[in-house]
Amino acid sequence: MTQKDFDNKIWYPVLLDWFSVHRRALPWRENRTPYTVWVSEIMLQQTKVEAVRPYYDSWMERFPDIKSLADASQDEVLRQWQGLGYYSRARNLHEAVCEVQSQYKGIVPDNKDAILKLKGIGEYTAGAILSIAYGQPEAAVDGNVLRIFSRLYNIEENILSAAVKKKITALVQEQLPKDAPGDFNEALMDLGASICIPKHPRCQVCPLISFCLAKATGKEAQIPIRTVKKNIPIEEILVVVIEQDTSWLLHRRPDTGLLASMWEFPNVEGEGAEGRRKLQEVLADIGYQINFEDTPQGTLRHVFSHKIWHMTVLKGRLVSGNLKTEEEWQWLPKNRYTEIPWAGPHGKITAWQ
DNA sequence: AAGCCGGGGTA
DNA sequence: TACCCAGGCTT
Repeated sequence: MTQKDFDNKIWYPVLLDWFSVHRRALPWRENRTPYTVWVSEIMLQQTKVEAVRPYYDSWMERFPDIKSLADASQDEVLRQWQGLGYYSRARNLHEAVCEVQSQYKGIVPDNKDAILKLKGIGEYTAGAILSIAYGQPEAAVDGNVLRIFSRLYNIEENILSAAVKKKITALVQEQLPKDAPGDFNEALMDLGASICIPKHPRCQVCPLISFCLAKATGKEAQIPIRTVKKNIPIEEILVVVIEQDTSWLLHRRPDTGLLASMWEFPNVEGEGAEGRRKLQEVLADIGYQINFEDTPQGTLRHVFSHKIWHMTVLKGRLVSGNLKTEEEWQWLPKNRYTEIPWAGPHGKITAWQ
């Protein structure tokens, strides 16, 4: 570290030195391949390391390589992802892996244009795979990087705006060492996870404290700046559990939108007598007449990032009818409930039965 | 640019 | 309760 480097605000060697000592030992940092980097990066989107760990291990046991994942069914892929959230990640990963298997002979593309065309891979993930798996000098600007750079350079603007992200990407490119881009990007993630954390940054132990403009001006607690979010709506959901010959009547959600393609008990948005009527209509449409037990089995509150479900669970009885042939409706033997991907809180209802 | 899309840890 | 997390897709 020369005086000239300091003057030019070159700090990456300090960060790399810190990383060489404090590097976290993580499952996806062993046996690195483009595939393992890819899977881990998708799982880690908006998700904490500790939440990913068990999913990553179990995923790699079941789908150790591109071919095994390409050969799997959508239900099995979603089942492996069940509980991790943001299920389009799993669907897109599966689709993209099939694409790599069929169009690229099972080899993950090593150029940005091609890799960006794959489903579920955006600017961040493309940069992460190219830098970590292929050693290419690409930035990987995620939430950690936005937070760290907004503090280092005292950027008092909304870090979620496209303009700030572009500005910070340029600053990253300026700093990124061409001979160790993967280490640099990973070092930023580790720094962001352990030291330059959102609420009370641990500046006393930060290797970059002497380079940090926010710390120098006492603004480290005010930065980064994010736009406030709106209040989230509450939806009343009426659910009915119908059991016949030790099987449950289940519905598969549409293949887009919330909890796409996952299985749930029959339900409608609504409550009370009107909700019960709507529920009967839905089931009449597929050929069943039902009625309900008077007392609800229980209630359940489930919080998503953008809405809340307040669920009331009823027990229903089949009065008459035959199931029309509908792909979205199936009778599932109760003892096979672990074989399907459950839609969020509906999986919890199985434990009540 | 803004909304949609999960679930869990944390203060 | 509110915030935030190794973001991407759709409108």
